[in-house]
Amino acid sequence: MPVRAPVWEGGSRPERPPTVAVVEACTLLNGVAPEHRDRLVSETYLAYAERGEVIWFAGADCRFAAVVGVGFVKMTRTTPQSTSVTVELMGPGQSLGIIAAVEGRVYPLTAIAVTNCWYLKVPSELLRQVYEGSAILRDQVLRSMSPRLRRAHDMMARMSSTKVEQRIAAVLLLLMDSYGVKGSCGVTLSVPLTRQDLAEMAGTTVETTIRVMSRWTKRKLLSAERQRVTILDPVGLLGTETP
Amino acid sequence: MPVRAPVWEGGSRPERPPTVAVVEACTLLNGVAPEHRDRLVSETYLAYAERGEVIWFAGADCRFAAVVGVGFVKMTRTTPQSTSVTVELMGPGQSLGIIAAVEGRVYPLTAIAVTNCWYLKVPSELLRQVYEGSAILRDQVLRSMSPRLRRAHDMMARMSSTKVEQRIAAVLLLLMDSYGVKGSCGVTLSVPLTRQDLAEMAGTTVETTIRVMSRWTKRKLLSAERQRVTILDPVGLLGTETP
DNA sequence: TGCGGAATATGACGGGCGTCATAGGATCAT
DNA sequence: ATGATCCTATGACGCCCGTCATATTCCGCA
Repeated sequence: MPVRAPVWEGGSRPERPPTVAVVEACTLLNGVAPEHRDRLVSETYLAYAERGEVIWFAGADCRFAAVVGVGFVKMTRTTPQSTSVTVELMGPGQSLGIIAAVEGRVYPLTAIAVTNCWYLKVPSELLRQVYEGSAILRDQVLRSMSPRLRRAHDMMARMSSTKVEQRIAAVLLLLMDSYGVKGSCGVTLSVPLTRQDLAEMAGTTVETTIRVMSRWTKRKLLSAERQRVTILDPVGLLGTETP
Repeated sequence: MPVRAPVWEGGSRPERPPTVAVVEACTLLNGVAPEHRDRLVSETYLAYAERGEVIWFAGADCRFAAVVGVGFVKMTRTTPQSTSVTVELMGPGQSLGIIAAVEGRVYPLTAIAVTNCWYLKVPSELLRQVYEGSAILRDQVLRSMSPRLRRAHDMMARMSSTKVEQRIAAVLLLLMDSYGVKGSCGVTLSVPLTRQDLAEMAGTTVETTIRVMSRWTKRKLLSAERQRVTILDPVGLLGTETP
């Protein structure tokens, strides 16, 4: 269970991180040759997004890729029924839009800030040049794809249950794996997600999500306050359907 | 809409294809240097699987990757509730287990023959050697990942609807995109899938799938016989929820 | 301090879908 | 032919969950 960052503090504006730190913290980008790294530091620029702000829309031309410095970004897709679904959640050090930038395509997903956050804008053209010239970067990109695909398949499998309890449990457990911080009792999610956010990932409604989580809280399976969830009994969450 | 193969004929045992043809038809493998191709032809071997036969189990050590020659293979995952869900469907020319073989990991998904089929077994060790030595292959693998990820995200978004009609419609339309063969009226799926298979992809039950599809048949949105589906009105399938 | 909006919480109602049961039709085996 | 088996089909019942409505609490901001 990787601990990515301390649990998110409050809703205030986080401090602006130095560009170099963001590049270095990025698993994809660190490891490229110094010449490339220099360009990635000098020819990119940090941007700030408020919670809820759209970083880019699905279908738009890919002008830049992004690297999350501080905060969290959700990648969503709008279904034909005009409900939006979150398919991925990106935290510090993770990058978005890399494939679209390299392949010169439109963004396949909409990127929205879940928290106030700082992110690095990497112009598509720059990224493409570095990508062509750096076997290491190409290798890193490839290496980063397989776990993403695996997680996607994992979620598909869990989401195909029509029982909402299981879907919400699946979302929480998946988030725990990626963004859980082990505390004195239980694992706390380092991402400040509202019930609405969780509902969007589980493909259900806010009300149901609240109901289910309230039930779990009463049964001591988790403890939840405003935008903060601590999972007390992971196996209990999955096992709620044993008759 | 790519036409991959003629519509599947009957349930008899298909003819054994030559190894060379399978390698050549494989989008991943064709394009590698002649020396590598020679090894891929001489050091691999064809295998046969009956409909329903398990090619490998998720979690097993990856001894070989596979290339589908004739027939179709479904990649499934078993949920904690011991229901299996199909997350991908592989047809002629497509390969499975490549990543697991190259990275030397266990298979993440179970592979099951949906039809009687012939497939090429590529020993992990051989594939790894070719992979290391062939930048072209590495590039192809990378290139093949992004559409898979995109499709997975697409399905996740569509599957997160709790309305079963929409999920089944999503499955059918996705299958149409990948395996549809345009006929005189409508598009026929070249894969012989039972209602059970479709239900497994949509994450629902056989009965509901049958009910929904019967309804659609009556409304002339599709025509379905035993293991053969022809989609007559694609937009109608998605638009069934307009009140 | 007070106000407004967002987030959390809870109830009532109705429809959709899972579950169980039954049955007919198609294909293949002996 | 004739079962055996799989696939398709349809009905009855019950409950989960989406929808609408209404509080209540919490945070930010004037």
